[in-house]
Amino acid sequence: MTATIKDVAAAAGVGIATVSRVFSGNGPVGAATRERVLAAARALDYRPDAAARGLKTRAAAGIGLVLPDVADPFAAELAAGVLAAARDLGEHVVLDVTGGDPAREAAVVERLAGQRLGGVVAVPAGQDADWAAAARAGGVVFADRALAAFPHIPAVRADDAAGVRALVEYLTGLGHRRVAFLGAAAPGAAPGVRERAFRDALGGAEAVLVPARTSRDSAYGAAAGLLQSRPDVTAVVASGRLLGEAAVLVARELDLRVPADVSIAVIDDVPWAELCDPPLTAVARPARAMGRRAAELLARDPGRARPAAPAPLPTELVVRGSCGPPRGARGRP
Amino acid sequence: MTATIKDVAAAAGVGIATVSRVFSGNGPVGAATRERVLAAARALDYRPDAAARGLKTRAAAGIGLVLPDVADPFAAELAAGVLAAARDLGEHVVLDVTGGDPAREAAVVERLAGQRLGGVVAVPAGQDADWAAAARAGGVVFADRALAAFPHIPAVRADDAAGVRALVEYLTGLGHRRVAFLGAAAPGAAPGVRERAFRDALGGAEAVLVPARTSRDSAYGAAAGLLQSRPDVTAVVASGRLLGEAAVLVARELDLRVPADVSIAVIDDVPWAELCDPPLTAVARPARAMGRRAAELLARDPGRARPAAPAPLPTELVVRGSCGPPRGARGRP
DNA sequence: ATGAAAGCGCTAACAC
DNA sequence: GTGTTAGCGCTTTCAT
Repeated sequence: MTATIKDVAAAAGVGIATVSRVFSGNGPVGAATRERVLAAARALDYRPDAAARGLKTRAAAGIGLVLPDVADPFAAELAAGVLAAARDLGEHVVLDVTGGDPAREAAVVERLAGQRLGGVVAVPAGQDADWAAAARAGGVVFADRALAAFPHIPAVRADDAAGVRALVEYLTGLGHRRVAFLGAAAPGAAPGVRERAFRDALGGAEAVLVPARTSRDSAYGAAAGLLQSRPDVTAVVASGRLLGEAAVLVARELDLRVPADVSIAVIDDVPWAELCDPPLTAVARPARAMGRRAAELLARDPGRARPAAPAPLPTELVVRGSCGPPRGARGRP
Repeated sequence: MTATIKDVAAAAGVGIATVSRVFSGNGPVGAATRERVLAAARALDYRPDAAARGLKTRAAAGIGLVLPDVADPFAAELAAGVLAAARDLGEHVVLDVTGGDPAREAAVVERLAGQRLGGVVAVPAGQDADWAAAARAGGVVFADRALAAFPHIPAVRADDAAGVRALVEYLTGLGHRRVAFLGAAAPGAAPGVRERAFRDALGGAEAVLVPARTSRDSAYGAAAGLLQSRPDVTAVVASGRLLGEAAVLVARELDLRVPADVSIAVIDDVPWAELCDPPLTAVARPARAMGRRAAELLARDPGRARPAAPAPLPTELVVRGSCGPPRGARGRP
């Protein structure tokens, strides 16, 4: 059995409260007594029980972290940011994954709700979970995406629109006149921020919108369809790492030279971008900073919603080698 | 304020114990009463407090997960495995990172010890942490590495030796007679399993051992040194993803053609292996399975050490395009 | 089938 | 300074 405060008190020959004072650092304790208590505690390998403490103080502690998938590089980076902030804050973090499934997400949120957490940062998958209740209880902040159904929950986001804009300007500056957006919304559905920013930034050039879902197969199919059927597009911007992977893979299979035959850029920088041949140009989103920021938002105003739309974090256009002047164009250098 | 069991009892007009029975599923409860309680609970948005429950039942709950770095692909996969197992077990997981720093690791372990955890799975960084105490308290299982100082703590590992052996056989079968191991121990230090397996498997061929630490700079320097000063080696096996990255980068910079000029293979499959050009041959270690296994080990025998050396999990040689017959050799196809 | 009461390990008044 | 006491929200005998 692990030692309790009572054991320590007995061993040190003091009252139970004194031991408590020593460890919680609250009341005053004589130096000699403190030493005796500490010694006894060490001998018994005593450690205050966080749960009991929390029960008494009614203080919530810890940060919940809800991610679609830890193994995804973006999510992992974001987690690293949350972890870093948590460490500074002296909080622990409880991690849970949803697989992007709203039903699982609801279960996860339910589970987290019983955990006396100080708050949760989540990359939400769907509206199914009772985010409102969760927010009421301990404070929630979204990261990466927001949910229209929960406008009062603050969301830390990257400035994707600016990122796309910078990328498109770069591409058109290179001379591209027909560029594709890989990962558009389905024909009927509402276009996302990236897609809108893309169209808006394109100006005179032609936008080729290629719908794709975020699954390996869909990505691959979309990329293949695009690259095969539209030899006229000279550049493609892939919306997300999966689409990016699909694009370079398909280009290679089709024996398209990058960037000579087609320029490729991806939204979301990936660890292997440098290793690609040629290295992939990307708009990097500050995943780690986003995680850190989200956790800090929680701490700053525990339990209550914040301004729902903190300023988006800046993205950065990382120019590497995968984009060049269009085929046959004499790009101005 | 969040509702307590008392509130629910009052609202439902029943005793506090009845509510407890309904939620813990222990004692018998009349169907009608149960309904009333459930209704009251729903109305009050009541959720049993996990901490209080744990306090009473003295049942440890939850799995601690200690990783050097969540953003590392191997660690992230391992985490995914732990998470999956935890979900099946109905446990939550508390994640903490050490940055590979033994001092931080000690702090993390100390912190986790106060958390009434059912156990912790750790990819240990050093001996500083009081793993023995942690193991005594709740059960610890290591993953990926073991610590010689704690032979009683079980460790879930991959069969690296077999993986290396398979790789070396593949390479020598291709005709290589001089192959380098990138990531050997420092001259004085004891060689690791991989390095030993490498030497043993090489048979008649010459082993070129290149020491390197696991840092970006060291990896890069070692790779550059090797590829520049030893034009006679025709194949290099990189021990870990960092070294692998360094090898392909340096090869590219030196305008070495892979695999025509030099074959490259890496221990630890990486997500971008397919995207490399040519795709990287690798020995894949089952990170996710390791995580899952570690967590399950904890559950099977909570609180007490297991056979300290469960059978290592099998690795798999994933042959892609980065290895071929050596320069000038007429490899038998 | 249900309620009353006794704690789990801890902190926070309140005495001394 | 230090000890005593009353709970925090829950589970669990033990009665009823």
